[in-house]
Amino acid sequence: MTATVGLRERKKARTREALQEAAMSLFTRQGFDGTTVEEIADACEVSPRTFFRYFPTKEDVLFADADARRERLLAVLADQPADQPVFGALEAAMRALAVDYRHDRAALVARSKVFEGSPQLLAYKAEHQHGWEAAVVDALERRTVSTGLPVPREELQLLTAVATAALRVSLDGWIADADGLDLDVLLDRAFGRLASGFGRGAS
Amino acid sequence: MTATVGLRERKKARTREALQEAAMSLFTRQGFDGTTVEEIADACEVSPRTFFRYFPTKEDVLFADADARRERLLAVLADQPADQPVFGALEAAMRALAVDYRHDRAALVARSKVFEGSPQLLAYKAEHQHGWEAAVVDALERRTVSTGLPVPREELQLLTAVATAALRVSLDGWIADADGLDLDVLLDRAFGRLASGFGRGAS
DNA sequence: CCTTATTATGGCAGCCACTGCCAGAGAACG
DNA sequence: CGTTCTCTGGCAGTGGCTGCCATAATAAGG
Repeated sequence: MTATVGLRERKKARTREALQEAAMSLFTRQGFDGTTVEEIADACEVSPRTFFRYFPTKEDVLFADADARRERLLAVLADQPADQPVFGALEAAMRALAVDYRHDRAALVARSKVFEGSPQLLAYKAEHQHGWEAAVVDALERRTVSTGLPVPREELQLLTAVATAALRVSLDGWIADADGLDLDVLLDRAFGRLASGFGRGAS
Repeated sequence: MTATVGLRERKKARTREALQEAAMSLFTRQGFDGTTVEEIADACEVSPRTFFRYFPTKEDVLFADADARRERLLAVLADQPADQPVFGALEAAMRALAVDYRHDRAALVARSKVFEGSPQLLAYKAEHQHGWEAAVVDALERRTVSTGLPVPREELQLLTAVATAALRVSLDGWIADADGLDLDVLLDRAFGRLASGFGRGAS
C-alpha cells in the first residue's frame, strides 16, 4: 500500500474513464438499446468481462457523475446552520445542486436525449433518484435529531419528495428550453409556489 | 366477430389471469429475481413463448391492475366540476385512488414485499408511475384549456408531482403500518401540509 | 534482484429475458 | 365441410450478466 497512487490505480482510473466516454459516445450515436456492451468494451480494447468488473450493469456506466453529485448534496445539507428550517435547508441543497448542473448544460441535454431513447434507462434513473431521496431523508433525520427538534419521518419524506419534484420540474423545463429562462428563475418559481402553499393557489 | 364473447376470448382471459396468479404466487414464495418465466409458464401449462404474447416483459405481469386504476383516476379527474381548482381536483382524484387501495390492504402489502425484493422491479414501477404522471398532466392541461383559465404546464407538472408524492408517502406509511393509522388520516395530514405551504412550516 | 502474494484481466461455459420465424392445431365463418 | 384466422409451441439466436479458472502484470518482502 503505497501512499502515492500506484501505477495500478492510475491505470484503473484511466480504463474506467475510457469506458464511460466510449459508452456515452456510442449511446449518443446509436442509442442505449442499440449499443452492446461488447461494442463499448471493444472501443476501449477491453473484454466485455472486464466491463462488468467496473460497472455492475450497462446502465451504471452513466451514473458515476450522479453518484459524486449525491455525495456533494449530502455534504451541503450537513453544512446548513442548525437553526435553518428543514425546508430551507432542502432548498439550499437543491440550489447547490443546480449550480452544479448549470456548468454544463450541453452535457445535460445530451444525457437527457440518451435517456429519452430508452424506457429501461429512464426506469433505472428513477430508481436511482429514489434511493437518493431515501439518503436525503436519513440525513435530515439525523439533523433534526441533533437539533433536538424531532420532525416525524413521514413529514421529512414528504418535504424531500416535494423539494426533489421542484428540482426535477425545473431541470426538465430548463433542458427543454421552452422559453430560454435561466435555471435560477425556474427554481425561484417552483420553490415560491411550494412556499406559499396550494390551499387556494392557482385556479 | 361475434357480439357475445367467443370461446377463444374466454380462454385467453383465463390464461391471462392464470399467468398473473401463478406469477404472484411464485414471486411471493421465491422472489421476483428467483423466479423464471419458464416456471410461471410451466405452472399454467403454457410455453414461455406464450407468456411473452400476453405480457411484453416479466415485470408487466404485475401491472395489469395498476393500468386499470390509472384509467379510473383519469375518469375521476375528468368528472371534477369545472370550478374546482386544479389542486383540489388532484386531491379528489388521489383520494378516489386511495379508496381503491383500501379495499385490499393485504394484497398491497404482499405486492409491496415482492417489489422490495428487486431493485429492477422498483425501477420498473417508478417508470410506470412516471408515465402515469405525464398522463395526469395532459388531462389537467385539457381541463384548464376548456375552462378558459390557462395554467402554465410547468405549474401543472409541479402540482401533479407534489400530489403524487403525497399519495405515495401516505401509502408507504399506511403499508408500513407504523402506528396503525388509517389511510385517510395519513392523506389528511399530507394534503394538509401541502395546502398550508412550507414557507415558515415545521422547523 | 529474485521470490512470493495480490490483483487485474481474458476466455469459456452457462443462465435467463426476450424475439423472429415457421409450422401445426384448433376456433370462427361461410 | 372447407377455408380462413389466430393462438400456440418449438427452435434458433441475441444480449446482459455471472462463476470459474488460468494467466499476466504489479506490488510486497527478503
